[in-house]
Amino acid sequence: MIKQKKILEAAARFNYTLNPYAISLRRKASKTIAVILPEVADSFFSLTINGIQFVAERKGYHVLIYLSHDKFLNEKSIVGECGSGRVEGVLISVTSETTLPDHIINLQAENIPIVFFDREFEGLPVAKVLTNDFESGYLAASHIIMNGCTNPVFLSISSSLSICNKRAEGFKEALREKKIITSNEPVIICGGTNVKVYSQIKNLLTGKNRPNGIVASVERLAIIVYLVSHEIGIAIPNELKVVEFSTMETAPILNPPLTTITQPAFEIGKTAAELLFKGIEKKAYDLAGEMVVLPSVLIKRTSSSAS
Amino acid sequence: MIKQKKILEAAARFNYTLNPYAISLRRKASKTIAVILPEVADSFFSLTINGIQFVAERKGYHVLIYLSHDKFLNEKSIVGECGSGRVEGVLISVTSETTLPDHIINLQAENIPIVFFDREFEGLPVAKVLTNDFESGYLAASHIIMNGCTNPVFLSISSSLSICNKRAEGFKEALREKKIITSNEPVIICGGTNVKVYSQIKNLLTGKNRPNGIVASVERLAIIVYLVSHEIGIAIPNELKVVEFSTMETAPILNPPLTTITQPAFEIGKTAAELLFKGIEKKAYDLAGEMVVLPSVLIKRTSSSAS
DNA sequence: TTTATTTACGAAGCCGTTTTCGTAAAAATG
DNA sequence: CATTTTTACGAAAACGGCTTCGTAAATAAA
Repeated sequence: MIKQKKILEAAARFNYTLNPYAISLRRKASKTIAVILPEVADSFFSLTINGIQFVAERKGYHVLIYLSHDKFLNEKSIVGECGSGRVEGVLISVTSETTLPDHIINLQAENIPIVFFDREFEGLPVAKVLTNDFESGYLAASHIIMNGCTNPVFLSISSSLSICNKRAEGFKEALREKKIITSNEPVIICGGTNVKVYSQIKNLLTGKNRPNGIVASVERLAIIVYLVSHEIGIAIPNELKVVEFSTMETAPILNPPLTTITQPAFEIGKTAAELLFKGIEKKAYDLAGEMVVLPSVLIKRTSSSAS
Repeated sequence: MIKQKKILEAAARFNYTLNPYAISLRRKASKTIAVILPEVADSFFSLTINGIQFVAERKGYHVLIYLSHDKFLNEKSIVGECGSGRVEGVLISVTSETTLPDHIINLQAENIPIVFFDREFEGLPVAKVLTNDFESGYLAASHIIMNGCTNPVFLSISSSLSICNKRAEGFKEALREKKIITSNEPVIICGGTNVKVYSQIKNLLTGKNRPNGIVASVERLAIIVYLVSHEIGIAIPNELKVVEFSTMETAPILNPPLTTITQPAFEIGKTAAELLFKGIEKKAYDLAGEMVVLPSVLIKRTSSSAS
């Protein structure tokens, strides 16, 4: 330990750094995790990345970010890339198209820890960090019903996405409980591009069975609902009450201020990462059974107030 | 090529994949780039990430994302991590505290390609992809002055950040040209946390030399300006005209709709990444002189309209 | 058929570090 | 002073692939 010290000093002087890949190869540890998510230009996901980075930095880990663009095939090939020791753990929010779990199972077979955050694939022995989707859907519906909404609708983006389904279930439960009969199918799937969704929502709001309340399940939908309402001159909240699952910072300064079910996005990311590191650090620790539910909060603003 | 084929088939059957770090070590190529930026929970930066990912995917490269949280020391240590072959190229948007370029120079000395996007460090022989900051600042100021603003102010976040300074210079140039004398220092630095900036802006808007026009240089500031205005009851645009450098999707549905200087965020990321790959692929190609300027556009909305 | 050319592939070295091993030197013990 | 224990460190193997290199086999040309 005498010569070594000198060498290290000299190394520092020349600001020489070890080759990370030689280390990864020898140690079989890459000090890297992967985050796979549908998109990043979304306030919810960007906040979860913040939470993940917060933990990863502290642990001295590097973070690879992959975007699935909400396409299953992308997700599948990305998950494939995460094997063979490239990363020590994977945080994933699945696409709205993901109905087969094989890629996840294969990755787990390689013994690499996985944690779902927000969007899970149900029925798999994988750790997950979620929010209270059912209750939130229930709460959103109850809230607008209590404020006078008689004909609400729930906007989903996929019939296979766990969060949307749970939120929709909660929504429907509230309708049953309040004995509300809607003139439309109460849950509408708004798939496809923004342009498509735009015309779909425009049709909905100009049709004869026009709803007078909307609960939108993801951020993207809310913006479109507002744009359409502004365009065709629907008065929110008088003609249409709107509640939105969203973490947008601009919610309070929208016209009108938007009532949101705000998910604890940063905490979801942070908690998911912490869970992942438990799995990475203790070989014995079994992530499979872990599930953390972080509650969302209803923030009442003008868009849903009583007429 | 007979036996090899069979082996590859067998490998595929067991879905065996090569160890990426062994390959990186031997080939001295990691197929990985790094993106360093102040924050990700910001629509501009998240869109640039989209643009970068778009190119990286196509090239089969992996993307490491690092957040500097707008702190110089973080940036410095992150840049340090990028040496020694960990990544083949670095895309960076510097912090508002970055006044020393040594870390960048050291990285360049290791011969790894670097491209600045949006926030550059001026005076370095490093490739850069920017927007037309000076012209945009000029345009924003001219626009509100023409609409009747007599006492505008420019909100910056740092006296050392190139984009803010150029935007501010353009702003001041317009003031000179229109012979506008402001009652305050025309450029105000809004540093620190959101809470601090909030009270600073509140003081500004309740003080006796209250401006009747604001050009905000980054997204974060605009939201705060709106929040303060709503709180203290300042009427936009009648009492205060607002123009904002922003890519927020919600700009048209704010109260009132927000006039923006919208940067081509996705294209900036995409172009920066393409430039980086030119540097990565052709050893001969010299990035040093490269500079691409992608123009922003002024999108006029209610927040700046004539009183 | 013989010679030249191409193709296939096993063997060995190499990438840059960690880890193990063995020995030499130093320190501690009897 | 001799012996045991500790410490230091050089040498070599290993991590898991890629990359020569050389030779054997197959093919083409003469």
